[in-house]
Amino acid sequence: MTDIVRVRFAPSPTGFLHIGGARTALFNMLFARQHSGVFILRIEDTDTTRSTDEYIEAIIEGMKWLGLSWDEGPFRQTARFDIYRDYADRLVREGKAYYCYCSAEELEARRQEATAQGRPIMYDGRCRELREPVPGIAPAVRFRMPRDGSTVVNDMIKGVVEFDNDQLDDLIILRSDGTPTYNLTVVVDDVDMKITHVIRGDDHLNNTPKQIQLYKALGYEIPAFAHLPMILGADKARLSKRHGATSVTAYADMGYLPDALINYLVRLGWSYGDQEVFTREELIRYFSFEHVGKAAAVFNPEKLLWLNSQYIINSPAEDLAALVIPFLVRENIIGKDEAVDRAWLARAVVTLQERAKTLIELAASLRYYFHDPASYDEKAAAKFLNDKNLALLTELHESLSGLGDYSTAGIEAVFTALIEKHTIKLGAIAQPVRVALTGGTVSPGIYEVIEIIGREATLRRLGRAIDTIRGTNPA
RNA sequence: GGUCCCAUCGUCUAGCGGUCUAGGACGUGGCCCUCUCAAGGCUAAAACACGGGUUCGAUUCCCGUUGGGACCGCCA
Repeated sequence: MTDIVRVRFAPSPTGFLHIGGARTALFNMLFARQHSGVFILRIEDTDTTRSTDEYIEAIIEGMKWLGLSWDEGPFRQTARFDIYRDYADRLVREGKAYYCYCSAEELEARRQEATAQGRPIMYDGRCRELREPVPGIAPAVRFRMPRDGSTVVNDMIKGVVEFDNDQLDDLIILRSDGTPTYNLTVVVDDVDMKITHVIRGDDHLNNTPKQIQLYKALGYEIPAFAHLPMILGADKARLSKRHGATSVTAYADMGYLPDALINYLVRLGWSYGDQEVFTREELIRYFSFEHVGKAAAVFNPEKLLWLNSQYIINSPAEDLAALVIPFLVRENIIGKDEAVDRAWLARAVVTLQERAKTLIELAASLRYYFHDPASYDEKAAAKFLNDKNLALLTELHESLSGLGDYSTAGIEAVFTALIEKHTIKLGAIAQPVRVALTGGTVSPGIYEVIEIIGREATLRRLGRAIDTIRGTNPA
């Protein structure tokens, strides 16, 4: 019971769920599932000026879309302010924290000065030994950091990291308005929620010794830590908006599959030999911090795109058919509430799934299955819809209208007969037909296209192409 | 500026002292397949940052240099 794994993902709702956060959440979840532990979602919204309910919703939505399911929560820290205050009071009472009357402006000025003079940027501790309160000023509460010795972080990824205590700042744990700050809440909650493993980005590594001192001051056991390397943009700077899409929902909108994103994210920093593609079950089974790298990783959209195409290829067509419908609406291929024959759509998807890298591409390429070409690609029409092919198209129109077995096999037989009769190559007839049916020169196999479009539409489109040729070249 | 982390092909990575003339994947080039486009198959170019040690032997261990990154907030 005491050693059941309990982990948490603790985003602050000051933005959407982004790529880095999603990966942190993922590693937490994998670790929890692997150990049959508990995965907790905790919203760190103590910065009330920047946190919004909309972002909380967006984060939850992003996690759900990715299939990152938590067992407890979401807990909100704003609902727990009393608890943090009690802990802060206790620390003050025990002399482990003290009131600081320096104003934010003064502090900022001192920081500026320190920067200008090239001095270490740290609180100078001037309120540390203050005996009497300063009247008329609401104080903040600072943690009294030990000045001697060192603090060791034993990290599951980085190994043993040692910090000299005199480098640790006396951090503010309670603002002058009485609200708690991150370093206090994170420790109090991790203790309170019995977190056994703190898995987070390595941007927190430098905070860890301070938090460890807080654990010690409070008299609590220190959890295990795992600091994941950062995700970088192409310029090696920390991934941010200016590198393009970074929010999880943006990828949903761009037609990515959640499993593809998960697979990409997990391989950013973690590996299992040479394997690139994993099922969720494999991820849970194979995941290990031993194979999480220490170095930051550059986010590579091309590889994600490739993975997405792999997941599209390997998804059941029925699933893709359901997923692509919103995108068909968005591409104005179908109406918002238009009924679609799912079975037929699935058959159309089968022909396209190895050709589309995203659901958007899939939707767009589905267009000619729904609609007659609005126009012909100019070059394609010039090359293929001409007198030379008029007889061929006319003949095909005839054969197809009289065809008894309107199936891929039956259609193929028609083409075979045609090319044998005229001793031509298949391409000589397939390309003109492709232009007639789709308006362009690119499509799946021509028999499949003819079969899925259906006899009626096929004949109509062939007829229209024939008319076009006759119209362009009046005999 | 201080502290901390990191360093294998352009990118993600395998490698946990000899198996490395360094493997896989994305991307890129070529070839094959072929009704177009894909998918698929084959193939090519492409990396151990540098300098010292340790060792019979370093990509692998240690130190330094260089280069990246993170943190240093009454943000998280």
